[in-house]
Amino acid sequence: MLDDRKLAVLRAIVEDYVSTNEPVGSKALADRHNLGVSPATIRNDMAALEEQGYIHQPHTSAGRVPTDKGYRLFVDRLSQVKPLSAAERRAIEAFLGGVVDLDEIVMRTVRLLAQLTRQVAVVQYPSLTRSSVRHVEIVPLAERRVMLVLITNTGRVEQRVVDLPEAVAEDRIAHLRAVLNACLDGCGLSSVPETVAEVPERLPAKDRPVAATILSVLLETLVERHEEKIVFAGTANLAAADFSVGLRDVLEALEEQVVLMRLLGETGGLSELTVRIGSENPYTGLRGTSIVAAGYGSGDKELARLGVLGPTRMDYPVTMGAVRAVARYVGQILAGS
Amino acid sequence: MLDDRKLAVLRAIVEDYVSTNEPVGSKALADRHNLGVSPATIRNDMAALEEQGYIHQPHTSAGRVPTDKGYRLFVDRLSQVKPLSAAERRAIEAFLGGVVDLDEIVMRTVRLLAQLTRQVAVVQYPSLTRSSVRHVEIVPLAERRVMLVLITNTGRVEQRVVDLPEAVAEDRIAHLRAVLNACLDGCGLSSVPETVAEVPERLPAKDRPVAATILSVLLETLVERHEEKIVFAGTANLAAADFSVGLRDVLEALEEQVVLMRLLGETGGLSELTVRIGSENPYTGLRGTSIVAAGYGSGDKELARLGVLGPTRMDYPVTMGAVRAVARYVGQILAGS
DNA sequence: CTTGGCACTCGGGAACACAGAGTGCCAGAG
DNA sequence: CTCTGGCACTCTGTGTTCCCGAGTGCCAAG
Repeated sequence: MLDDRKLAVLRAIVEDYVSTNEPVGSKALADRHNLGVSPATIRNDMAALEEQGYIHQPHTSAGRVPTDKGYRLFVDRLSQVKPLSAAERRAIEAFLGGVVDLDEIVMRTVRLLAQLTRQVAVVQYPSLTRSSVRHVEIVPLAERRVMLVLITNTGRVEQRVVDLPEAVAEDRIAHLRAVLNACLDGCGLSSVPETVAEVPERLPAKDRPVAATILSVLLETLVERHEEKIVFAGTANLAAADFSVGLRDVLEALEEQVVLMRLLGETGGLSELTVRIGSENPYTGLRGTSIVAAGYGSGDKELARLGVLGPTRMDYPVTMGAVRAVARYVGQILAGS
Repeated sequence: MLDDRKLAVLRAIVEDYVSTNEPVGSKALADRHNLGVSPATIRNDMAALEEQGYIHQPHTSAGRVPTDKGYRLFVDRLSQVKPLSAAERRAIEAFLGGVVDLDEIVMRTVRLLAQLTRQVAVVQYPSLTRSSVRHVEIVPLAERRVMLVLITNTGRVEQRVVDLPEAVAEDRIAHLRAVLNACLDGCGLSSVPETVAEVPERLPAKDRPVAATILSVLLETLVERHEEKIVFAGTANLAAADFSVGLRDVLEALEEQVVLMRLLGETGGLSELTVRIGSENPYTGLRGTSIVAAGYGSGDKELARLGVLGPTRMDYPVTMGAVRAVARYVGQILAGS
């Protein structure tokens, strides 16, 4: 049905269209790629490709443009992820080297990715639920008020102010803190609820109400923050890529955390690339845009995802290379810190 | 030079132009505002206004458009800040009520402001340097590694991992923590450097190297974070307001923290409105945009600033009202929490 | 199956005309 | 001295027409 030459033609169309942003005609193809056949032949192939929905012509007597289905085939079978250049690699290291706190890592990563791909970059904060407890701290603020601080192995810090049902002396707090840390240290966040259940048993009876209050806030923190935080950067690149229409819609979508979450997609394997092309996309306002995303994490656990969003007409091999490289690098950094 | 009627004409021009986005002519003015004079008279006044640079005509035989200077006069002398409607007030309370952590307050505030004004909102995190220490925590992570956590009275939390020069037992850490808190509690962040100097004296000699390491990191944190964090939202509104040109430039500017900082401007009085119109603006890419900003804070100290950015052609009275109201409300929330 | 030839289609730019909005100026009336 | 109506003039934006060229589909021959 689709012999090798037709595939070659499709590949050529995608490449040319991506680089010129103009519908590509049979003549131009024959000139720029040496396919060894005449324009007429190419026209026949194009007719076949259009027949099957891989390409499409905006109007009679214009060149052809790849459809979403065409890009899909291109990504799946006609292209290879392009590794980064040495210079780009160095840029990544320079950009992410020597960062200390999580906020900064995420911030820099998102900018780096935007700059590297010249598109809009999206990075999800390392998930709370998939990481583990490094430390729990209880800080007395007033007689009946403490601040609960939760530190995860990814360096994320969550804090909450807790009003206590009664005044509690510092040493009782200290004991509570010790017990809590003994139980929770290294515990995966998803298993905190069960683990925490055994805490009261280890406490004197009089401390249990206070503990209960604190624990409920702790659990609440975990649940609430399940909706993860996401940041993006590089919206200026949107304006540059003369976006056909709907720039407005795209900007709106970007400000909806929920939409962004869904965009980054379900977790695949670690560092495995997910590509969503145009209409494959769950969100209506984002037809005309593609998303390339990957999970990142330390060790073998996927902590969160990151990716870029750009016009369907994007350079997939390069973009995919950049996303994958950044995802891996961030993973290393998180593991190392 | 500018009699009352001319001012009235200018006001009318600004109002009409803001609401229609089309150059306004003498006829339309005479119709829509009852100025009690004929179009011909208005034309004479307009000629005078143009002579003095308050308005300008895009081409012969088009209506007039206010210049930056015209808007400036309008803001300074011809308009009053418009208070929010009851519904808007309720919206603010609903939106900001019952928030717990600082991140969330800022996040919601920026969205609220964007929604209220239909423009791009910009909010600076409460400044570290202008707030004070509520608590310092030192959390042992490993034998020679601790996490330093700084909690401010605005609820902001900063953390840093510190590698120690030697292994230190928990009780020594505890003592250090106690001393540190005793010295710093309630201390304004700007005076931390001096205050911290006396800490070593209160420690046994053998703890001093460790303390020095920790303190230097603490000070570093304060300095580094002097460059404040800023967030924005509502970029979709930019696309809606059919921005003459340079949407790209605007988006770029928004992603430059430094530029944003300068935009929000130097601190005026608390809740005092700063308005920068078009070319009054320090940044080249932002000609054609105006900024309305205000400081916010708890009590009488200004902690940070917030504001909105939109086309020069904006509804100043309404925008100013919204910014001021939000600034006040956020101030209250910070004070109350 | 490939190729060259050919007639056909259609979008986009250039040239042009035109209506409408708005102006400036002037002379006359309060 | 100020206001007003009248009038001629100047533009822009829009709609129309026209034409060029790129690109196609189809066909008949190699």
